[in-house]
Amino acid sequence: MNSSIPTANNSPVAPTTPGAGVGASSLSASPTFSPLYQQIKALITQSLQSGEWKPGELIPSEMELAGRFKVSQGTVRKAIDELSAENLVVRRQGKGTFVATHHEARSQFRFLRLAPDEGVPHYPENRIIEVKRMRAPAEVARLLDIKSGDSVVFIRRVQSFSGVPTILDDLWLPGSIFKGLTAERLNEYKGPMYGLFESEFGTHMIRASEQIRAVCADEAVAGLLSVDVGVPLLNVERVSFTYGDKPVELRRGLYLTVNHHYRNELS
Amino acid sequence: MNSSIPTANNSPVAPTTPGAGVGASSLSASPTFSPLYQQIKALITQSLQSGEWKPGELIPSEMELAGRFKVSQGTVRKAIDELSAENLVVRRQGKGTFVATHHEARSQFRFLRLAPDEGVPHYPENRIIEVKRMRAPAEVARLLDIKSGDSVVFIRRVQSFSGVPTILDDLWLPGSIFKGLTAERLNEYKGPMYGLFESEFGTHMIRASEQIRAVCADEAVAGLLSVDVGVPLLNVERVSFTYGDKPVELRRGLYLTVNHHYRNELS
DNA sequence: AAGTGGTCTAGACCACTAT
DNA sequence: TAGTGGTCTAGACCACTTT
Repeated sequence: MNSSIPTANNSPVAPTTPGAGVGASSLSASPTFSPLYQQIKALITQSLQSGEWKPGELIPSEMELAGRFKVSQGTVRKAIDELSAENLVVRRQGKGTFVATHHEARSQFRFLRLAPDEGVPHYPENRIIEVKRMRAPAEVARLLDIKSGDSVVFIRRVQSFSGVPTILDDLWLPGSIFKGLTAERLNEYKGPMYGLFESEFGTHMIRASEQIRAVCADEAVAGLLSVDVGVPLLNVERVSFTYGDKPVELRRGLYLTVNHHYRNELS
Repeated sequence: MNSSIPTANNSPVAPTTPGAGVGASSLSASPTFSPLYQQIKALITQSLQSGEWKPGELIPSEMELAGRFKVSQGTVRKAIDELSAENLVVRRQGKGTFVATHHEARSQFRFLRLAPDEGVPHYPENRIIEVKRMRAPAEVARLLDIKSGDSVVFIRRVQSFSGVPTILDDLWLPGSIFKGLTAERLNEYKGPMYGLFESEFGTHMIRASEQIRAVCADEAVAGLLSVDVGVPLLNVERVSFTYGDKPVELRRGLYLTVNHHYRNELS
């Protein structure tokens, strides 16, 4: 017995580790090494990516995965520990491990960092301003890792807290992924857009990268947010990624930070 | 043998767990439970807080701690794993585990999130504008969890990238902790202030909470940053905490985001 | 009662660092 | 060569959830 990982049908997976633990012996001298649990993690991630287990669903138990991969439960546990830390899965004692989803109160504020200066955060109301297809400008294409001129879906919306317009969002989505996206479907849907993207288009965002600047409202923006021209706004440019670090959303938000603030915990 | 944790001199620690594992038996039915490794983690944190092991120093090996606390190495490992994830300690294979410090290139940008739009991040030059003692205004006192009117050290400085003024920082520090802090010592010191706070005042920041808004430069600010009045700036209000979630720094930074941006990873 | 994740132990070998 | 953290295993019991 060595420490390579047989898949479900027992074909070995490269690269193998140099072997460790009671029952493991060094057989291979692969050019690259990685711990067993990292290989297991990669395999589980592949199953998540391929859609074998969909968001919200229960994945096989640790014991079952251990048997499938021919490793100990502890090794599977460590792999799942990391996936859980990365918010790809959620563990529930006594029930099992579930694929993370945006359809939960838990994850409503994972990507929306704007909080009221006083009171409890709540989710804003949406108003869709515009939905159209267009050819990707060079900058948009670069950030979405597609070709300049490729089809993209452009969405503009305003979000309000208690009737006060606070967020102006411009979104660009790869047209190849979001084919049937219309203003109607967006208007029907309640809650975070990521929930819609997940259930209707099978695209699950797992992480995002933001760049924040301070800007002043121009005339167009001022009109949409019902503020004066020149009012300072937070400019939040976000690129969201799905499995495999593939960018699938570019979003530019303009946040009115009079009664709200962007919160961030540094640790 | 039960699963309570004897300290170094063998006095038991409350609360104990209900017991788990091979050699453990249930003896106590404490009103509150916590896993052994959490208790170990708390004990290690206490040693960090008390200064038994100072920033940059080597802490005892896992084996030694396991012996001291009368638990297995794996339990100590799990405790240290969490402390490592929280950036309280740093593990180095083959060498040991060290108390985290701000005196490393690694942690230079942990709290400074402003990055250049192009090129590699580098640390800015400091210019101290003002250092004085004053009585804490109500708002400052509230955020620092001290009494209104208590002595605080006020610092104003400008940070520049390649000679371009970019950050105007106002800091308020509890006077009781930062007694001998003068403009001279601040000017002598190179690198992040947190390094000075750590080595000169024994105060190690372990986490921080930020609130970000967009504002416009007023006359005073515009002069200090060499920009026009009305230029939009990022207003970053940060409260930094040391062990025990005790706030020990209030900082309001005004960031010029023309050639730089505040970066944030959401996951 | 059965199954799941959560904790704990004991022991082995590996990779890395210092002496 | 010795000591450290890193990985892996095997097995036990606990807490929680469902049948």
